[in-house]
Amino acid sequence: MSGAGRNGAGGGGSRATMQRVAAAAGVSPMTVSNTFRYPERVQEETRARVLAVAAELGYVPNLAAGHLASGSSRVVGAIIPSIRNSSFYRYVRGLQDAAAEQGHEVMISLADDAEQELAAVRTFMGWRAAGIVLVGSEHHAETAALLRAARMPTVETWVRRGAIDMCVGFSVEEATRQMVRHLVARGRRQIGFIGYSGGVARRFADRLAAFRDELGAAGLAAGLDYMAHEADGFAAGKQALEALLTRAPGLDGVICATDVIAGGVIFACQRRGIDVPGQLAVTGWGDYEIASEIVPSLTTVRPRTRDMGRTAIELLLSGREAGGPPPPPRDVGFELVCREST
Amino acid sequence: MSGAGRNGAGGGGSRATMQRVAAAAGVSPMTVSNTFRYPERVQEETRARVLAVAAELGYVPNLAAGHLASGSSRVVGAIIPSIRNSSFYRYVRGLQDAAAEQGHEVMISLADDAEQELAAVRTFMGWRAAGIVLVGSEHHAETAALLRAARMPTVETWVRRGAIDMCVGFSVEEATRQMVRHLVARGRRQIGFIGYSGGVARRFADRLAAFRDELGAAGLAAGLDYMAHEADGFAAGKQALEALLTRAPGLDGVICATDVIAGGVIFACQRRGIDVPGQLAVTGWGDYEIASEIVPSLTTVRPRTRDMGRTAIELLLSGREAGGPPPPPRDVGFELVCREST
DNA sequence: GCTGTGGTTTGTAGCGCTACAGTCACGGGG
DNA sequence: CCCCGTGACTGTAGCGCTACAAACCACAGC
Repeated sequence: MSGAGRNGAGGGGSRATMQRVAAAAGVSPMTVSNTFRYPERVQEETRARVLAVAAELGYVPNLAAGHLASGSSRVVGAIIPSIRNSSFYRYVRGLQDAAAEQGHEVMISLADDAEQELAAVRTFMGWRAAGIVLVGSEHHAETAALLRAARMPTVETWVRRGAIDMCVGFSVEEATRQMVRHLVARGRRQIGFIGYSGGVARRFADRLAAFRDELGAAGLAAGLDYMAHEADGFAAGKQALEALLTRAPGLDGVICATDVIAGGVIFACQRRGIDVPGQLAVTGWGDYEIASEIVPSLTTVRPRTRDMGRTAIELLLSGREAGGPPPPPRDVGFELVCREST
Repeated sequence: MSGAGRNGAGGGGSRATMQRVAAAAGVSPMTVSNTFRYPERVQEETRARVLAVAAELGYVPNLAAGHLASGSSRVVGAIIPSIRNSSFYRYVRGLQDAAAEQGHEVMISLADDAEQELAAVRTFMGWRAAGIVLVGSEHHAETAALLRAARMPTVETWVRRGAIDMCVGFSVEEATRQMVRHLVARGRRQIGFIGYSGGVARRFADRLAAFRDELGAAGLAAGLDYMAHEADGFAAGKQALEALLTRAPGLDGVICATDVIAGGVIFACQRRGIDVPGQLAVTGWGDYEIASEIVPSLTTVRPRTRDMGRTAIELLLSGREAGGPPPPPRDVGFELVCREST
């Protein structure tokens, strides 16, 4: 008598259970289960009957129960810092497509900072996700501890040195170096760098170091740099350009941390009457859609974002035996796309 | 003997269970459960001990089990068609913030078409989400049937007439009319409309009708319209502009379905040497960040995206008794933002 | 007629957690 | 001295599903 009516008024979930479907279809619960999970194990005719009854009753298998019973969920949790740009769009598509091919689902959670990321990790761990995909290698201290303690398969993306388990990315240093060489080859001598400050700052530290190093190798003075506030997008470009021009009126090239910043720089140049690339060469990062469309079109770095998503899933679901050493970092490469802005 | 080692090699989930934590802390499982769900029911001292043990064992409560036992999950499923633009970013933030305030989580799934949307709905229903938030009112036939059969609380957003349960949006007709009146007041006489074709086409039907109607009211000839392929963003603007100019060389105003299309139109104008707004006035839709930054800055419609997200959660978690009539559609309004492009 | 074969179907015993109804210790009032 | 209220904690019975082994069944071959 106790259990009766426990989940009564609840959220209005469907009243249909596997039991009920089984009874209505005149089969055992296991046959219903098999119909949904391993259709080939059930005879055509039986399956059709079960599906018909299920449809009529509006039955949708309870994944929580299934997961609890089977001990494995087919959900991959992806935590992304923002959905502001098309780079992440392609990345997520890569994740979803690859996961779908293996019969898994991707659930996304947005996290603006390490705190929110940790909360999302907790939730995904609570659901006993099959794996978790993070962006970057800067996390809350507890995040790594938690994931490791639970042996949760984890992939950090957009980086080549993971802090937790596995990772996939590309060489931002090499890309930055190529950018610098490209600008130098175009005759630029006073080159600036625009990144973001705030929580993501360290993601740009490697790029900044490579930038300085390569400038030195080219025999040029250490360039200028400006770190924009991370919440700003296009506006950051404007702000940064003003700051850099004040410090170096002869600035003739600027390397931006994202295409959006670069777009902001170009818009600011249009307002100030600065000719791009005549007076100032501008480069972006990410090859967002705007890069090819803006006037002048943007020289940028095109990471293989979609492949990164696919590779992350591949690593996650590769089923390495627990306790084994993590596979080595994967590098999906990038491409320098040269356009009108340089 | 059967159950033993069932979920053995599995995905590598944590071995820690509530039982084990309880044993290690010298309390009953219920005390552990209460420690996590209703801390105030457990004495300070006991709670601290339980939490310490849990942390040491890397225990994270199994939400699937909890959900199964309690019959209610604290997850809201949000399905969005794209994460390409910042409008959805603000919308999702609204969802997440409002949900967090009520102790719920938002899980996001990306769906490019009705098929994928249906799959995502199935998954969320499988997890017995507390509610589901969709974008628009165009769905797979089965989607509505499924949601209704299960009495799943559902909110359709960005529309004022829901097809399933509840909805929140703003008047796209009124916004479109105001756009037309604005252009007419600026002396424009040959005005075109650029929308998207494909699966989302019907989302623009209302706008197109309002556009035509308002042109008529102003005593102008029925305008031109062009439906771009939905996968294109900025590129669609270029393509559409070319098509419209071929059909009407005297075109002096164009209303675009999104800021991205409008951006594409402006870029195309820059390449063709068309002065905006001198020769051609351009309006966008959405007030994405680019709208205020592009040169010339863009006249656009600013929906209260964030409020829309918040309102959706409010509707979802308002706890109307099952079977009751759905609350009336909510209108969060919009704002016409006039800038340089007109 | 009987056994072997292989595909299909079924029973059983939990998965880890939570609701609910206790149990227990303590203490103040009658 | 007994009774009962109060607050902290515990025992039990499932939530709906799935793994596994066992049962079933039609039919071929001996």
